[in-house]
Amino acid sequence: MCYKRLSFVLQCYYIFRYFKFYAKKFMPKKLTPRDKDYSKWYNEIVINADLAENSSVRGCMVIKPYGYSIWEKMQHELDNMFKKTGHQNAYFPLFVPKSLFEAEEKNAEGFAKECAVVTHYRLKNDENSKGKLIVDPNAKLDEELVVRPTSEAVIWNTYKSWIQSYRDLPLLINQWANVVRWEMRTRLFLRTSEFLWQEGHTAHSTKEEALKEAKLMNQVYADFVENFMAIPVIQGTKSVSERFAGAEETYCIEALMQDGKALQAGTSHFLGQNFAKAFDVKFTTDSGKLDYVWATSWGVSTRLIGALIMTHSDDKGLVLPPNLAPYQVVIIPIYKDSKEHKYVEKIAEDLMSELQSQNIRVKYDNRDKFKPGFKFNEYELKGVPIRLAIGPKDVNDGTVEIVRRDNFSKETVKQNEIIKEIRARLNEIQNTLYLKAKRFQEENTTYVDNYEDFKETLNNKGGFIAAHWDGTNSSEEAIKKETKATIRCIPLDSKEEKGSCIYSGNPSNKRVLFAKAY
RNA sequence: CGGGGUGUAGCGUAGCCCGGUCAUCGCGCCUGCUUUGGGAGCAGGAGGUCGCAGGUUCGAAUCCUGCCACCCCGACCA
Repeated sequence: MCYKRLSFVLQCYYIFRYFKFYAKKFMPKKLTPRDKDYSKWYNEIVINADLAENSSVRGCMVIKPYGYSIWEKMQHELDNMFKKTGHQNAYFPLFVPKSLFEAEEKNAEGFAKECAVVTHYRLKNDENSKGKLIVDPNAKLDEELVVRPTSEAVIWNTYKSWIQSYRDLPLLINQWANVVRWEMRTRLFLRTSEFLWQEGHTAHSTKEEALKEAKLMNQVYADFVENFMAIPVIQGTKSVSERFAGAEETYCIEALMQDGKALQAGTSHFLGQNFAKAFDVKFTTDSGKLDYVWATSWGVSTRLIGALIMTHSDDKGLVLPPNLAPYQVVIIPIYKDSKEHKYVEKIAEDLMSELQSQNIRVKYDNRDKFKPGFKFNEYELKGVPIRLAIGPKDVNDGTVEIVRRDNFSKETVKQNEIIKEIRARLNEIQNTLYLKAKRFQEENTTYVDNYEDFKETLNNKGGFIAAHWDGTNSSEEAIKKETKATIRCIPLDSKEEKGSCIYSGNPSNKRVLFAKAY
């Protein structure tokens, strides 16, 4: 009797466990971008596509080789664009003495809450705990060193000695570097304690020239992000409260992610004479007078990789635009035995060298350990734009199977036409990705004329909301507090039109873009 | 800095309430054979100071105390 009951209970238990396991393994993951689990969806793609992982160091990430090669490609293309517009690269120190850091008041105040600070320069053995180290209290620095959250201070302190005459201007310099901002909450690529970026710092003899530079670099960013990353952006200026600390005008590019939230993708600041005054950088003009120089600074970071993931990826993983993909094409051989392997390999290797000679980035995956089906899934996860498969059938027919990552279209093409086909497909994918994202952005930009519609759109649809705003900080703050939406930018191409502020009802002559943002 | 969680093998986890054949299961890894046009199958194998430090107890992954780390939600932010 007792045994029978026990056996029944055990059976139930095992059936329960079995179902639990089964459900876990085969349940489709319902992680679509617009779901609430967006952060999970995003993290899974970042980690499984071999881009990056959380490091054991608080709030920092490890960028894996595949992820880093995307960054290298971005660096390369951006660097070319900077050089074409007359800039040079240089490098400045990681540490900023506190006295320098606090020189430009607004800038210092803006970053003060998120600075890592070096206070000591030595460790020593802990007498109370063997094998452990403690900070040596005798090695306290007289002046603390701030780990740069941005380099204006240390760079302007240097520019002081580089600039004397109008002949030294303009000074157009860029730096590729890491910076540290001690954010409370972090997220892979989007907001890590340490991140990689480039920061441009320029000095000019006139206000007009500096303004032109700030606008130009914002345009450079927009061109790069749209043409290489296939991410459509809105160019605009920031409201006063969203401006960079210490800037007189901040230009920016704003992108819209698949979950309807906005992401600031890059910024370019007109700094006026604030830093020149703070660091006493004067020059003699061509008429012999002394004047402070006019400044700009601009930067984009590894956050752009986050934008890339959130703009194009689908439930099968990453989708990379061909212009940035580390591998544009992957070749997967299919064979049953060593004889077939030999035939297939010959064709695959010939094809690979032909593609390489055409400057197409290609990988031939000849790992014998994995089956083709496994590889198909793996490269979809990694977002390789084009997959070629060559098997015994293709050897007989003189064909190759070509599959696109963006829409999974599958075609069989003649081997002698493959280069032409690949070139055409790569272009198509690049364009399709951009157009698809552009359409999404347009469909998710809503024109709204009253506060009720504003709140309703924000909650049910998300995306950009173009609405009138009276230009005051108080309306902006109130809207932010009540709805969590912020003014992403005042678009450069916003048309003049009469309207009234959705919050205060006061007159306005332009629509601005609101959104919830990352 | 407020609120809520979690810490068990490389990864994901069960067990904790109620201390004792209890260190579970899957993925991954290693070896062999069979497989290879959409995430292979079978057989065998390796791998763990149960976050750290104390305490209670004959006995602690399990109970108590302290610490550390990480995650999520707010505030902050490129």
